[in-house]
Amino acid sequence: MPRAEPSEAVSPDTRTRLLDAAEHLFAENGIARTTLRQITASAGANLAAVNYHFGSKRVLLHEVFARRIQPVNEDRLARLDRVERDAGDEPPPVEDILRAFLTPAFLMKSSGTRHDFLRLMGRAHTEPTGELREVVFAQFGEVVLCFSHAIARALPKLPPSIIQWRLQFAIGAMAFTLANRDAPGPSGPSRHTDAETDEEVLSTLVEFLAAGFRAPAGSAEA
Amino acid sequence: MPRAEPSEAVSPDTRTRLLDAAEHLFAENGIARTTLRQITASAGANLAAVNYHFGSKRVLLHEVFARRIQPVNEDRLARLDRVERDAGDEPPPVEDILRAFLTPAFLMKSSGTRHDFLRLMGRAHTEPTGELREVVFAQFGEVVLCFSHAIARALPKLPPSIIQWRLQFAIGAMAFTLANRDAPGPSGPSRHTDAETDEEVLSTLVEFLAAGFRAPAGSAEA
DNA sequence: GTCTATATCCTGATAGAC
DNA sequence: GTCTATCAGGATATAGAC
Repeated sequence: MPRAEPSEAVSPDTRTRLLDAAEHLFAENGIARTTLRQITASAGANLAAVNYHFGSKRVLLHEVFARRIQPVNEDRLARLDRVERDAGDEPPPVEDILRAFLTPAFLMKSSGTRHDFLRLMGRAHTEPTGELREVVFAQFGEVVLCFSHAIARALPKLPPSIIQWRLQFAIGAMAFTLANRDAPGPSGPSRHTDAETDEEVLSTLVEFLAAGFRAPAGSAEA
Repeated sequence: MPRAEPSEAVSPDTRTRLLDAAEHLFAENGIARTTLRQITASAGANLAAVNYHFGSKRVLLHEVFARRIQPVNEDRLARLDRVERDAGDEPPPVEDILRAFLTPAFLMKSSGTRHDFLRLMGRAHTEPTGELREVVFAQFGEVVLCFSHAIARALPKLPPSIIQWRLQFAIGAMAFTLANRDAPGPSGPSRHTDAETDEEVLSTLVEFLAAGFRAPAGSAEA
């Protein structure tokens, strides 16, 4: 019987090892720059394995995302539901709505300890793979719609178009932050700062975005 | 004498046509997916032209950015300077600081009418080209530092680490918005909304971010 | 400076033995 | 299911005529 902990050489099925390796390499080096040879080598599998198990690199890419995104989005909607139920008649505070949206992406306690997918998730909103955008946004768009409605209820004075834009800004801030966690380069704010936990960063982001959403519309018109 | 307007077939030097074509294609299809063949064909030049004028694809890429980034960053610092001078003794409002940072990227009146570079600029913060990040952030990091100091003066109660993070969020919102202007897919908020001008989007972003920066630190601690 | 033609390499994908 | 060996295509880059 193999050991239970999910370390490297413990070898679940080849299929799973390929997914893990691809997830890691996609996050680390970007999707376009990652080759099947790197993936199979890192997974301890043969070059032909990708084609046997998935048929093509693109299908592999889709599977990498499908494996993680669905739980995250379900978690988002479940948290939103709970936040709205807990609030009773009143609409819940924006902080809670935003936290319901952001927490699943930041924490990812579900399915796997590693945080490779966090950066990959940031990449998903970011890379111009065309193909990928459709897959990601297919499920994502529906979730965004639910949250924009929730925010509209919480902030009834905001025009819908403003809410759409602010959500866009929020997603951008989230994606950029996720994509740059542990990334090299001077973009990460904390090189000298003591390392923040994910929860602290999340709280910092929530309070920033919540204040942005609460801004009265039109306060900075030209 | 050729016509003055910068339309397609008017042909400045081959070198400039190559830069323009590369800028356009990089913005449209991403950097990794753009080939030298596409660039030279689009520029009406020969495949060998890139190598003759630039030596390699990477140098071409760097030149594409260097041509635009420096003016943008100089513009940012100049606007920041003016904002701070106009404010006299008091620190200027955050809105003005943010606007000084964002306007040059959003408007780009300087050097060229086309807005291809706007999306490319979004991509620059986004694509994991490794190589590119260094080039971009080399100058960019200095500019960010100036603005973070300006914000620290405007909002003296904020701890520096919080300012760093909020700047990170702001850059993410900016980059994401720039990268997705005119992009396909459901990520753009305005499919049914009437088309906003760049100035309107800019104002919407400024008021959102300013409110975020003004949020008291620690208001959303866990 | 610009072209044609080509060298060299690496990619994703496949055929077929085991 | 996994391997070896290889294909066909496209990438960057270069050599050398004009």
